[in-house]
Amino acid sequence: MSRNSDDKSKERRKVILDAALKTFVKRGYSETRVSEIATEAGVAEGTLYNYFSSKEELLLALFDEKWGGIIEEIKKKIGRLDDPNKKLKAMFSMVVTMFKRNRHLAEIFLVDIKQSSIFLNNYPINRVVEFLDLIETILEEGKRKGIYRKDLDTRVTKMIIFGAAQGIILSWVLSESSAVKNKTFQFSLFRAARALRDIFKSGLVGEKR
Amino acid sequence: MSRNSDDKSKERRKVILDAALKTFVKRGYSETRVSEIATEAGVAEGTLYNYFSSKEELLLALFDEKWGGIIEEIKKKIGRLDDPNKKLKAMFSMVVTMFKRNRHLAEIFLVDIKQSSIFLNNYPINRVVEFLDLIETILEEGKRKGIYRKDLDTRVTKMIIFGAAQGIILSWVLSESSAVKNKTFQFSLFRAARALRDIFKSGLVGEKR
Amino acid sequence: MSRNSDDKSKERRKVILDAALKTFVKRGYSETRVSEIATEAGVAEGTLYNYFSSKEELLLALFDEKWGGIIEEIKKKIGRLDDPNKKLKAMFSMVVTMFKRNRHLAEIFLVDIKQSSIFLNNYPINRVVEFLDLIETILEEGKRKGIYRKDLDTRVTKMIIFGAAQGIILSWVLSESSAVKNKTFQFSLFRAARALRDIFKSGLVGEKR
Amino acid sequence: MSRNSDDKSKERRKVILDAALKTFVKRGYSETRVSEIATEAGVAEGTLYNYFSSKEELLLALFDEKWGGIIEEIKKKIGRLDDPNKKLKAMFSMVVTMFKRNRHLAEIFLVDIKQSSIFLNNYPINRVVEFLDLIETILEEGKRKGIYRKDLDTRVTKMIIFGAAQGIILSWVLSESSAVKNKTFQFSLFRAARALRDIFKSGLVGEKR
DNA sequence: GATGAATGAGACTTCATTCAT
DNA sequence: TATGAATGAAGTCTCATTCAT
Repeated sequence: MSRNSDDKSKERRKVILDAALKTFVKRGYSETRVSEIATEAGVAEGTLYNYFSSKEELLLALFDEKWGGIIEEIKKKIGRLDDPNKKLKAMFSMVVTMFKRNRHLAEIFLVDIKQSSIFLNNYPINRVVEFLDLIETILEEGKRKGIYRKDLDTRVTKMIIFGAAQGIILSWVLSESSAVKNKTFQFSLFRAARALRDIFKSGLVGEKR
Repeated sequence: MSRNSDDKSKERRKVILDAALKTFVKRGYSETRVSEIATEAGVAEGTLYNYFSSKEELLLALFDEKWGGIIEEIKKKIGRLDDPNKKLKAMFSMVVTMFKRNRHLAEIFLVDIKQSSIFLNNYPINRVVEFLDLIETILEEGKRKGIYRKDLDTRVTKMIIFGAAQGIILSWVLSESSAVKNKTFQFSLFRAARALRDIFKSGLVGEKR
Repeated sequence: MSRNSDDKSKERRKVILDAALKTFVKRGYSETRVSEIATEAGVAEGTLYNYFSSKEELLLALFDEKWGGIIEEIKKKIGRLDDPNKKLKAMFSMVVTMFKRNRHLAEIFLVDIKQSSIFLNNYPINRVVEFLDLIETILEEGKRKGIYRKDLDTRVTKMIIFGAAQGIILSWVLSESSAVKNKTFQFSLFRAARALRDIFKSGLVGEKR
Repeated sequence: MSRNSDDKSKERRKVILDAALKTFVKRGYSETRVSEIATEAGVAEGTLYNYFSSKEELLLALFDEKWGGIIEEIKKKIGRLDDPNKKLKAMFSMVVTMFKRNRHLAEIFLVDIKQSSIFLNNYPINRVVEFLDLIETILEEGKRKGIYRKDLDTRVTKMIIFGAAQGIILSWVLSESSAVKNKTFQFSLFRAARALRDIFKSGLVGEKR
């Protein structure tokens, strides 16, 4: 009995969280109405408040639970690798795979950072920062091992890599919403990831040799 | 008289637009109160409505006038150049210079794109798209001229470049807001731009030769 | 079986009523949440509605049952007395004794009248009015018997007596809540009742003779 | 200009405050809807919030401004008197006069104390306490001057007097609301005050000598 | 009967916009 | 044209009541 009701409660919580994710991303946090989330989740407005004490708490829970999970998985995976290049590749590969599984997550990846100049300062726990730190750690390791240039500015580079990745995600997201106009252009997230890797490996120039 | 009042009117309009830019960036569009803009501009709330018909129109005007100007300047400048590499360099150089001159513009560069998944679809006139198109055009030209790899995916790459640039801007913006903690880390926008150029030229790897 | 379940049912009803009394008094009717009453009573929220059809009905039941009992007892007691002075004295004595036994009742005595200007008009059955009538009856009797002044305005005087009694109760209630500050001041309800009697007997003036 | 708009603003504030007084008293604080106050004041709901930051602040302002004024006036008046009896009389006389001028004030006199067991503890500034202290001071003075009995318990007596006065006010308030039923009974506040004085002077007993 | 999660009407409050001065 | 108080629609959240288990 307890088992069942607990399951149901967890299920509801998840349904609401997913609905919030979807709606926040669609309209942005401020423009999202609590009633929209409720409708999307198929519950009454009041029900939301049995699970989350406020609209804001819903947002914070999203970051914690969705992002947090990803970061943990990534950390676990790259802990088993040695080569920084492979680490970076694995990291992006995982992010891409996850995003393919959950479209909305991809979008909040943008929405999250978008608020960054405001958000980063206000919320102590910020998953994006964790993510950035992860990249920097790998870059530092690469420098130590002599794989990356000694003069590589890791602080700046982590932002470049992060931003570039974001650019890809955005590209992918937009490719669907503006699909009507660009019917011929089939965006492949994996192809895009490969492009990113190539650029960071050897730049834009032609002669690969 | 007409001359004077016209000048005054234009001046007012500009003051209000600047105040809006400043406040939208500080708080985000939704969190910005019209009263804040009015206070910042040093006029009464009602006065705003003599110049702009709504809060939203204020936002649209901002994009048109502020961003538009930059794009025009960039187009003019790179029209006089031949080498795609130099074009890209010039483009970033101009953006960086402009951002150094106007901090808020840098921030809206982030804030703008942040809303992208929503905005891009809703507003026909979007300056960010123009900017992206500009990058793509240069990349295509580079491919045609045999300077860039034949297999370069320009659609994806423009987003990578754009995102990477955004990463740098974000880095810069954050370096000031969190300056207290990182006193030792002096962020140089120009140094960062060089890092970006290097990476896009030859990647992360050590052997420059 | 019927016997047992009836007993249990009555017991539950009483438990809920007591919980309601306690909470209404502590927070006031409007500020009391049905969930608080349920918790205090140790039952589920829904259970309340098996015994009372609404929160309001709970309040009305309280007045009827708690107050009603007191009034009945008082009537019985003073029915056996002759002297109006002794009747008044007995009445106060009983009220005081009851209040000492049930603190919450004392408080609702205040809370009740507080709502009076609203309640008195809205609810036909009002126990306070009964109480006031009882006092007036005694005063009238005193006048008839020549014990009280012929010009005594019984309508006004009943309110004075009632109000004065209320003042004492309030004093007592407050003496405990502000006990920290006035450690030295030990409020005795019985001493206070005597003070009231003295004043109504001969006023404030010094010469008792 | 400033003069006029200031006047208008003050006027509005007063209108709202009066409407709040009227409605709080009629329904009680918790049961009063902000919309009712607005309607009563003849303004839009939002307008209230240009003058008071919340419903609660409206209540606190009422106590401060309405009660505060009365207490000050009373203090000034009785400061010019010597005889404690005359002081008490003057005090009641003033209260009665004021109440006759402002019916709602009379009612809040009840509403105020009604909440006492709850309110007194929560709000540091409480005008009722000031009023009670004033009575106690006079009683103490009377004892010192040998006018009142040496064994008079001033702490208790102040509550008795206060309560009795309240009883009269309540009586008066009720006499109008239940006027339909008691057409013949014409309540005179002044006659009632005299009754109160008589009782406190010499009690209920018949032989005035 | 008992439970407590779900419900949704309605409360307080905010704030873009209007309009009398 | 400039002002800023007034407006009221719409938002978030509360909580008495219902109802499936």
